[in-house]
Amino acid sequence: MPAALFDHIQKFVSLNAEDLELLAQYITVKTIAKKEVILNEGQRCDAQYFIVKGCVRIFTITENGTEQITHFGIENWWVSDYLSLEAKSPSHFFIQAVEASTIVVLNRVLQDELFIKLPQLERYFRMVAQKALGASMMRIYYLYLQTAEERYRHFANSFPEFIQWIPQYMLASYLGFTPEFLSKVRGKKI
Amino acid sequence: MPAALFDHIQKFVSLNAEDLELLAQYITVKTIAKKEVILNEGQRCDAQYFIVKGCVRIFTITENGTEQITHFGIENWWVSDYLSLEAKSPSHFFIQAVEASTIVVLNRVLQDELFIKLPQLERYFRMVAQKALGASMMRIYYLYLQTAEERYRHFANSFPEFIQWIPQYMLASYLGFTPEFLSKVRGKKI
DNA sequence: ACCATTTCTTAAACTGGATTAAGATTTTTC
DNA sequence: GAAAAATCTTAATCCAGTTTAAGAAATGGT
Repeated sequence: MPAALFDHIQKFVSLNAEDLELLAQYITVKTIAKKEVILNEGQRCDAQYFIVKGCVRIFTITENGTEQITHFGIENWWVSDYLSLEAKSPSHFFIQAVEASTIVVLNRVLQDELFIKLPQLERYFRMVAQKALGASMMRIYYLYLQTAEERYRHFANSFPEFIQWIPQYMLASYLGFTPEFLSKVRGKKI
Repeated sequence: MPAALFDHIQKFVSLNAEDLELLAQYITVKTIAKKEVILNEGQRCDAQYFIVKGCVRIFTITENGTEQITHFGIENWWVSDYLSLEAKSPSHFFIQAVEASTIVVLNRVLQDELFIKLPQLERYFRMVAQKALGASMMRIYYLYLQTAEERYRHFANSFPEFIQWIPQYMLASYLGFTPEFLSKVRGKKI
């Protein structure tokens, strides 16, 4: 089991060596290539993914054929299409590696079996989900309160390294404006 | 314990009579008046609220003094400021009754004690949180993909009764545009 | 029932950010 | 290391939704 996941779990619940060995049997560690797709739009999402190393983007294709990024999955975060996962409905999203990445896959059915053997993990995943919900509420808060330019400056302050290497057009998409507008804002003095 | 909460829990986990009696000791049922505030901006949110009857809104005051509604809490939903709850940080939000309502209050500290006695409830709240996360992802999806007019029509189709009685200016705020624009859209033929 | 407050509508002028188009630069591939 | 592909920039024009302003209608308290 990757150290990053081990550390993340220990921050919320404590598992002994035996528990960890059991958990290791239920997860799959995968390395995925840049641009490799791990969930396709229209397909049922049947797993949660923990980003050990790298980065994924969650996006959809709009009516006019452009990509709209709605979420990024960064290191030490779980990502999934939680609607598709719970309702067993076809996903609205693609999940794709932005760069070569290492992820942990936890299948929904296996997760349910695992919870019977390690009920402490219900607590871990409850806390992970509630933390993500808090982040999502703040995401919506900022989408409502900030202008496009403010969103860029706020994001750039919050994730200065991230905006260094991410393609600008992906950043623009995620922030909800065009690459041309991002260029304009970056070109401004001050 | 209100029947609505009992029914909601049973949809996810099963509790026996004894469990329910125990649970009842940890919750508080409150009736709140129209416009009564249950969480103030700047204050720590230390509970989750289940809406038995009625409706609450989650909002903030913008720089220019207007209210921006970011969420509604409707019947059979849990609401909270999940960031403030987990991080014990001051909330960015007000939570206020839109109409006279009945709610169940579950305090964070009591909830933790309760989980020791009824670990099945970790599962219940995990599922509640994951379902809310799925809804939040779709919320963001639609915020990105729809125009203001599309958001109104989509919301009106999804909650036809709700838009009947909710003040239009609250609906406009929640949908992210001005009451004047809503008036214009509603005035249109077709 | 009546007055005060809250909510809703209409319409003209305005603006933040999109669209369009074209060229410049950087990265990848072979 | 050259060609192809992907990414970024600049600038003119355009438009969805805001702002401003003022009046109309509905609701609520006593």
